[in-house]
Amino acid sequence: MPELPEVETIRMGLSQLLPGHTIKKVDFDWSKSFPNSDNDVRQFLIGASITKVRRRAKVLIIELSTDYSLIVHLKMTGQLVFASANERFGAGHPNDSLIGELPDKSTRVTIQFSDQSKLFFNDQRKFGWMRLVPTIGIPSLDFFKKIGPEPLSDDFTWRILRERLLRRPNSNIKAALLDQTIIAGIGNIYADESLWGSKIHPSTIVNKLSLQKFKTLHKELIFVLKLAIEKGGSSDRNYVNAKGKKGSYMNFARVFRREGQKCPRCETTIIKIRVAGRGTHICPHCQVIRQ
DNA sequence: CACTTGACCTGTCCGC
DNA sequence: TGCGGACAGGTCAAGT
Repeated sequence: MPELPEVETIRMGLSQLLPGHTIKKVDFDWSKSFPNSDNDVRQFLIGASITKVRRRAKVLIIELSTDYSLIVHLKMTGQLVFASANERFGAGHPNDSLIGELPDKSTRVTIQFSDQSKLFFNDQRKFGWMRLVPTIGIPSLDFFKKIGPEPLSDDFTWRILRERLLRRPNSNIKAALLDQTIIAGIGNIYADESLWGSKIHPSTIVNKLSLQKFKTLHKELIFVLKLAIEKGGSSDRNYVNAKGKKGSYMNFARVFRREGQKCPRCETTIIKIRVAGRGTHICPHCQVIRQ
């Protein structure tokens, strides 16, 4: 589910909600959701308080007062929802129709704080995970060592985008954009949206792209990611933010999940094809493979 | 090597 | 209404 804009939206929410809270109790119903949550590790959590919430790529880093951090990957269907002491989701809650009462059958981990507020880690498909790691060791974890640059950082220039993508010169551009070791945080939605904005066919081989196309793609990528953050992310299926609320980017999407509708640029009917093993949405008129 | 496919899971939707 | 199959925002490992 969540790509960079969704994870960033959750991060901003949790940054307002979590710091200062002290962990009192941790429950989980699916051991793979918390692979190292044996008793010893859980003892490291109890009594720790949260100091800060960061993001790198699609991973959230919840820093604790104990020099340990909880790192969380939401994969396709993960949610992190905070509930204050007396807050009850479901009927009567302002977000009524979005999520029901928590915990529900997709709740994998519940972290209870000393003031009775709770953080729920829900994950329908059970692909996501939460791990406790020493904060100082995070940069040297395999996952973080291999990850590419953050596309919204100030020093991410079009030249860097080009240099990174050219590490997969013979891949199609969509596969390269989805490769987290090339650039961090892009997933299926924003790959399709930025390629449409750049008038690039997703099957185009990277080394066939002109300098101008890299410049345009750079601009479109940043535009789409920033717009998505502004809109609180995309709730195509079950994404919600830290308060259980949906994002509205899907109302602004130009091609993603819009097969059968008109291209907003040229009115050609948008089609859905398969590229890099993923459902891919394009305008067959605007996005053509050039030799 | 570089790229593609299958696996990890549950739930929903679509066609028969 | 029931049932099988395809598909879903991500990432690995295994296969070619």
